Amino acid sequence: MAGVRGRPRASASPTGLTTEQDIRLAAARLFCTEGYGSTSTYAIARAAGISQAGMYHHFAGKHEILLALLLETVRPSVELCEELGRRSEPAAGRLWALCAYDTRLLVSGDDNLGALYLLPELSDPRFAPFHVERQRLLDGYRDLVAATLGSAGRGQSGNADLHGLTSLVFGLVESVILRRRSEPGLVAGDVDVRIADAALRLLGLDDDAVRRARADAPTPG
Amino acid sequence: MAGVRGRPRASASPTGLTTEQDIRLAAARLFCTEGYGSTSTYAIARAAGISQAGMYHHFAGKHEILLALLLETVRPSVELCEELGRRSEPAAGRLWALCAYDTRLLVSGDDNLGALYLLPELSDPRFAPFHVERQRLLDGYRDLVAATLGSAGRGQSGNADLHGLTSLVFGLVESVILRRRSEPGLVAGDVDVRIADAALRLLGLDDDAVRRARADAPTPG
DNA sequence: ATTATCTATAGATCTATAGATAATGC
DNA sequence: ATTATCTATAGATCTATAGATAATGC
Repeated sequence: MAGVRGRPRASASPTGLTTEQDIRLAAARLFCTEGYGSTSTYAIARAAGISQAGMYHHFAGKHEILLALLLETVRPSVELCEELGRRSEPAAGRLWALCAYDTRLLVSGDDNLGALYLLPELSDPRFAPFHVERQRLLDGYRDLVAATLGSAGRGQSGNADLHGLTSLVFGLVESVILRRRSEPGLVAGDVDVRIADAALRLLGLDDDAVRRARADAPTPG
Repeated sequence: MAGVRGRPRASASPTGLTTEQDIRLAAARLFCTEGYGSTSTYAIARAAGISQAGMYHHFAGKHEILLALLLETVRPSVELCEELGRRSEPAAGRLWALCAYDTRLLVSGDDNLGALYLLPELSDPRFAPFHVERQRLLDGYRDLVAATLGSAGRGQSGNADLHGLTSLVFGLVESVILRRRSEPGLVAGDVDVRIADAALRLLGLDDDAVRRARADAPTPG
């Protein structure tokens, strides 16, 4: 292997990944299952297969690991959302696609990374950059909800309604984070389709309109 | 005041509550906003207005405080749920009432106590008694969802569907916990009605059926 | 005597730094 | 020389116990 710099680990990485990746993975699992404040830097290091102090070569502290995980988890959702905002398919179809793909992101992967969004410790101002990204995501949902309501000639009751309905849809998608904790079977399958269908139904679309939205949904990427 | 036993506090309770209540309230607020593992017994005691060691007269440790808070938060929901299960109004009306009242419980009160359900630290086996209660709640939802689907002549696709739909409804109700974090305005108003309406719509009921359910909803208590 | 609080503190744990070490790069 | 790791540890923090104290109850 060309160019493995620095003193080798006492025991080589069993995953074959870089040390930084091993730290991220170990921290992600521990933060999701045991909590942020309940996970020590020692526990992370041990799970990553390095010494406790070794962590500080890669991250200035626990908070930097969590911030990195949060940003890398939310960014694919934000990018997807902004791409769908720029497309020209019917709004209901794009909203359907956003809900379905975002749900899929949340239920896939070995760890329930969405659970990181629920940590009370995120109120710490050091995690502000994450909240900025998340707000962009919510704004994208709102734009698509507005466009969907507008084109369907519904929801003329104004802005309060728009915010309330967007929040309902966003909450529905994120509810899979909670469900994934108690339903191991959720990882596979059709939850994404169900959630996307349900989201449009919440906006008042009937069975026919939902079917059309599903057919109109663009495949992003 | 008759019968105030024991050495008085260094500074009297500003709330006028018992010391145990002061501890519960302080811990609830801190657990919800800062997290469980990130909250020290010292921080709880200081917020409650007593010395750190004073806490141990009332609780054997932090975990006992959290368990007490969890049980006292989930119990009203379970009781409500079981009462509605025994009633004789149409199932859709009872399910509507359950969603509405449960949502109201989650959005009321000074602290977002539902956020306690989201703490990753609940995976600790010491909190098993809480999970038992919560399972009873979920079972109650499932019974009402089954009855609602049955009487509407829908959802004959079997048990997998029943579990999936119940989970969707339950997740929708609990999504207000997430929303309450970012929407301070959620405390007031009509969220409970919106959520209950949305829950029935998720099950495939049309506008008319939802209206009827709302009219049939019993007032428990 | 009983109760509920207090102060003091031992011991555990946790964080983050200092300095040594073992590899590659030049 | 540079890099990434290691070991050792100082100092901070946290938990939970021991023992003193200040009230009421009998």
